[in-house]
Amino acid sequence: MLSRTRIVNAAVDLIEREGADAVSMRRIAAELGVGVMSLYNHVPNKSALLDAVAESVLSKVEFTDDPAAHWTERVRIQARAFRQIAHHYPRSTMVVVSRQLQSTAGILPVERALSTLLEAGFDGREAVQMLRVYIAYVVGSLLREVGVTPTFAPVRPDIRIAEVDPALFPVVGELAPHLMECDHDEEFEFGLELLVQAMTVRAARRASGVAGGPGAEDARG
Amino acid sequence: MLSRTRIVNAAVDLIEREGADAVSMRRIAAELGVGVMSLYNHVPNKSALLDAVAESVLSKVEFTDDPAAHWTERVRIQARAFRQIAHHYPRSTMVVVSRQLQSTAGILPVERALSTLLEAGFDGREAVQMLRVYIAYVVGSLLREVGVTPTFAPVRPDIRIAEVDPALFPVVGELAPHLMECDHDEEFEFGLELLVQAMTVRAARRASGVAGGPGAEDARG
DNA sequence: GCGTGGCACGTACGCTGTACGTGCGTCAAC
DNA sequence: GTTGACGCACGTACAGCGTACGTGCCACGC
Repeated sequence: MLSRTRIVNAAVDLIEREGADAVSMRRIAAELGVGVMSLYNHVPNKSALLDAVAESVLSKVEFTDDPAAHWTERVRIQARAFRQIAHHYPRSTMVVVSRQLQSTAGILPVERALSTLLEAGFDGREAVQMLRVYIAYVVGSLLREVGVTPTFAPVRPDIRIAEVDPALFPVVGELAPHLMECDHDEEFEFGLELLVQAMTVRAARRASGVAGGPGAEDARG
Repeated sequence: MLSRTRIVNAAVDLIEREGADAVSMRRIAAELGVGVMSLYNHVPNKSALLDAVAESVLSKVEFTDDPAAHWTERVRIQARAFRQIAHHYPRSTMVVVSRQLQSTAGILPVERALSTLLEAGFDGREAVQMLRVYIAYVVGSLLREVGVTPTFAPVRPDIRIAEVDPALFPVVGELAPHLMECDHDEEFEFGLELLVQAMTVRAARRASGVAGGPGAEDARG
């Protein structure tokens, strides 16, 4: 028996196996051993199907939120939870970020994150702003991680860096060794730590009574 | 006379006017008043054309880099330069981030940014890591800004937040007013400032002799 | 027995990217 | 001046796409 979830799962499998370009209604139908038009009894159109794929992948994020842990650790754990499913469904992750889905699938992570940030001592407005920075960083990082590896097997772009003319781009030439190597785990943790520390500073400043705004036009510099 | 750049420009125009989905070889040819197959004398295929579109948009980023300015200000200026063209070509920006292009078009920004970060006092390794965090934030932010506004005119998703069940998501319900309003300028600057301050802290710590790594496993918290 | 509605499916239409062949204009060699 | 080569615009053709529409099967309420 055909069902919406069977169709969505088949789509996710197909995307992971052969990439998002390989997805067509005919292909999915063949995968399920049914006629093409049967799909339309469960899914209004292809676009909605891809939205459902995004929603499905997003809902697989596991939130083992530990209220006992310090808020900084909870921030880290939540970010890593996202990253984990992005690694598990790398090609589907591209479709997740490329379609803006306005469903409730992404609300739970938001709820958890905001709760954590309120616990950190931010007020509502700051918490939302922090959340947006946080999301921007995580999405931007994952986009690079999954985008840089189309097949997710070989490391492609390193060669390109090496053949840059050092006369035109001296700094890039000099730092080529560092640009070519990229331990994704380490890079992600580095940025995450930077972000958490920035949050900690903001939270501390807030606790000590300095109010409002980015408040850094006068930052030492 | 047909030329590669005429074709690319027509593609960019079409994308901005009617969205990336409207792009087809036939459509572009019609736009230019030529036959479809004539395009293939200047562009190997559609995928390469879209890569060229991405490259073209990326190359429009204006770097008025002022070596006299403090490095923190240069970081801000460079980020805003990206954001400016993303706003000028919002729909093309989506294709820029969705295709990973390994060309030299993106090298100049990298050169400038790394140069700025070295000036800030980071060594090569740190500079590259900082750059990656920086890119992740900018890309993530712009993705939300341009993705959230498909037509770039009306503000869509706010309504969705309002209809979330406050019983299931109390924090989201409570913070709905803040979630619904989003001054993109202010949000971007907020995150940018957070990032710059985090960089400043790192640079200062480095200058005072604390070496290596994220070094925050023991961060206070 | 008989509508009625849900579901699987075939057919068909307009669209897509692009391989291939054709014809025309210009320029180099003789 | 003739001829060959070459670049480029273009038409045709084909496989594949999303999906509107119609058809037939089957289970169910009356």
